Amino acid sequence: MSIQKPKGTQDLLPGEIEKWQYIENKARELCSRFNYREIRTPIFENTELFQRGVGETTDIVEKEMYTFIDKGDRSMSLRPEGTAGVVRAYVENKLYGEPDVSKLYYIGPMFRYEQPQAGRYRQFHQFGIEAFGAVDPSIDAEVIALGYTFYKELGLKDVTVEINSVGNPACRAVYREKIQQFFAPVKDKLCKDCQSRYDRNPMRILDCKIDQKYGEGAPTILEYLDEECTVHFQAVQDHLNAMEIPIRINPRLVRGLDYYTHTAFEYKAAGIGAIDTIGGGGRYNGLVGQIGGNDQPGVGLGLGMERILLVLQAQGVDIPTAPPLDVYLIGLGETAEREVTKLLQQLRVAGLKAEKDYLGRKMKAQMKSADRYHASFVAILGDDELARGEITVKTMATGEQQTLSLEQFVAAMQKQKAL
RNA sequence: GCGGUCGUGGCGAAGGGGUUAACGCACUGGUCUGUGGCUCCAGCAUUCGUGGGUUCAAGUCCCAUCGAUCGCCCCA
Repeated sequence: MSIQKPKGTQDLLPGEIEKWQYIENKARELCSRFNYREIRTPIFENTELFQRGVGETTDIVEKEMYTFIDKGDRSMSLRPEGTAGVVRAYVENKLYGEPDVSKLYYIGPMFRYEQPQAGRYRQFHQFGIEAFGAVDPSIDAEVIALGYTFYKELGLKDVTVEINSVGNPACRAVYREKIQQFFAPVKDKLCKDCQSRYDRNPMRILDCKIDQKYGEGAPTILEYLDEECTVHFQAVQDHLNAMEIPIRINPRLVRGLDYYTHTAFEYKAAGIGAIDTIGGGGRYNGLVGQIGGNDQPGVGLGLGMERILLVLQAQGVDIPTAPPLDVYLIGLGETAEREVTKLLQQLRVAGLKAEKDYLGRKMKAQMKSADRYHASFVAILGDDELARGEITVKTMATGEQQTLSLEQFVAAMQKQKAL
């Protein structure tokens, strides 16, 4: 073997790429309806952006970043998620100066240095949205609704929306202490991951599969939300109910990024082996300020493209594929060959999908090729037809043939396609 | 970072130490000197991920390495 693609990356080939294009088109079209506009930011940023934005103690920053020193001796990192870069661009371009809420979306590759498995790659793709400038719970609900609608319109079945409130820094601090108190008596019985979580992010212990038993009866964050947080969380639910988005409250839902406040949510679906999260997001009210902007609230989500594809496949959902060829042109003889080139161009300019042979193959082989392309028509032009100013057109589905004059040919094909 | 399984032609897949590497699909050509989807015939891997070792002999055993895949941690 010579050079192989980097571990955990994939080549998206014709046949597969059509599915991506379909999903991307759906995302763009949906965002347009929800009035979100596209933003494209660099796929690498100063490492510090992610350290500050995503959080120093997150797994992402601690062990999953593709970090390198560039020739100017700067530490750069491939983006491990989309929000930090969009926040940076929002601040740097002073979009907060606009009168309306900034509603943005992105589609693109993200990079995390992890061991690949079903639904997990080192280069993966996310479709995400971010809304800056509003604290109103209706926009939390809108973001959640957009993701849900996206899955639904793609044909995904049985998508669950789990939501929680992770509070604000004040009530979370209180809760954090309560959780530590709760686990203190069993601290040395916890698994080693949880022992370190105990100090760093005790809420995660509740998520641990090994230590489920110790988590029973643990206090939930919802019991410690202050007035503001409770009201906000309730309002988000009310809006979602009004929109008829089915939700499940999961008081143990904790996300892997540090920046969330208030609303946190995940979309789940079966079909990717051990992984069930297909997207997630939340509100991040302190983040813009942390990145250095004048502080503006934000909410957003990120959906994994690969995971959508995997679930679609597991559920046997069909994705529309590219239309077949309209016309396959066969030229026999040198003079006819040149006429074919000319007609091919005319057909294409006229809006038809047309193809010819480039390998000097015999008629029979060309017919087979036309068949493989599922061509609607095969047009045959030999020197004798050419001499008469005619062309033979075969309807592949029925096998019928007719003779057309060369002048009418392109127009006739165009008319057929319109049917 | 750790653990399980796997790595043979364009694809799927036999072969588990003994020397021409099955078979199926696809493809190419012929049967049909200008007509597809059917039939029949022929062709299509100096080579079994890579490197090293054991042996008279290695896809076949051993080690390493790379990759795939599944799982753990965590997430998209």
